[in-house]
Amino acid sequence: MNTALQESYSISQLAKAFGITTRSIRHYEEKGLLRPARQGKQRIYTRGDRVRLQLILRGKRVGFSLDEIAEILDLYHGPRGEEAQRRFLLEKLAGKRAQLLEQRQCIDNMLRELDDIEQGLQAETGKP
Amino acid sequence: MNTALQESYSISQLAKAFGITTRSIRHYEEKGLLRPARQGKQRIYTRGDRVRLQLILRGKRVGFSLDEIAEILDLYHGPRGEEAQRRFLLEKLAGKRAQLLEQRQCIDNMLRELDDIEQGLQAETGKP
DNA sequence: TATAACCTTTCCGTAAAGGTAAACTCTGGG
DNA sequence: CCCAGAGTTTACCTTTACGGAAAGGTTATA
Repeated sequence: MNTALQESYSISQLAKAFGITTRSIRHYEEKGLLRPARQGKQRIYTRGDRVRLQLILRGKRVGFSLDEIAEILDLYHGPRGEEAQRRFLLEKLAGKRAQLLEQRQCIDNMLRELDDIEQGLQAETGKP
Repeated sequence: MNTALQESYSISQLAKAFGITTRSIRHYEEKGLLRPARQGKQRIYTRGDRVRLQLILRGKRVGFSLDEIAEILDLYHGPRGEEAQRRFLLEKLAGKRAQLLEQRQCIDNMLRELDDIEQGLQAETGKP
């Protein structure tokens, strides 16, 4: 029962562990984010795969698309040095931060325009 | 050339006037948001249609989907009194405001998690 | 042996807002 | 009369991240 000690996992074990569906995990594989070993046709996930999945989910939480995550994961294991990898990731993070700030800007604009419309409506009749 | 004085418009005139494509305008029609008259097969837009289009675009700017805009436009011209219409619209606006605030919340969460990740990276090596 | 509980692949569907192409048709000007 | 340009329609394509169903294989256990 102690998942922390296992050295391999089934797809549904991982799904339960992370609170996602097996469909999602297979989807990540279709997109090239995971490449589990097979025992016959069944997928066998190593601890390394588990870590990878964790990274995928973390990437999603901060707003990266699966394609972006794939790029990060791929290049991150490329022929560059650790320092270069770190810088690469920092750049990606900075880009995402800028994008999120822009989105928030946009939402704030929409909120302001909502205010304008409401004020217009309340000016028409005197009733709040 | 003075579009302000026209009493009818072609599809491309409206497209240019609002900086959108004719495809978009036809798309709004497919979705039931516009019902221009026809001269043969060509669409003829009245000033009323122009106003409707303006409302559609304003709705989009504040984050309503085309379906939501259709609902607002339809029900807004239903058998209810002005006061009821006003209240209906105010409710929609309030709902949208709540939704936008939630989205902004989500973005802020992502930004915070980005910060965490960056700090983790900078702790690994001492280099900023 | 049957049944449950896993696992597999394949494929269609969803929302949103159009893009884009193919193939007409109509209209004004020279 | 013919061409160019504008307008028309239908209909499939795109992106994102899966959901869900069909149909079937494998393993374990009662």
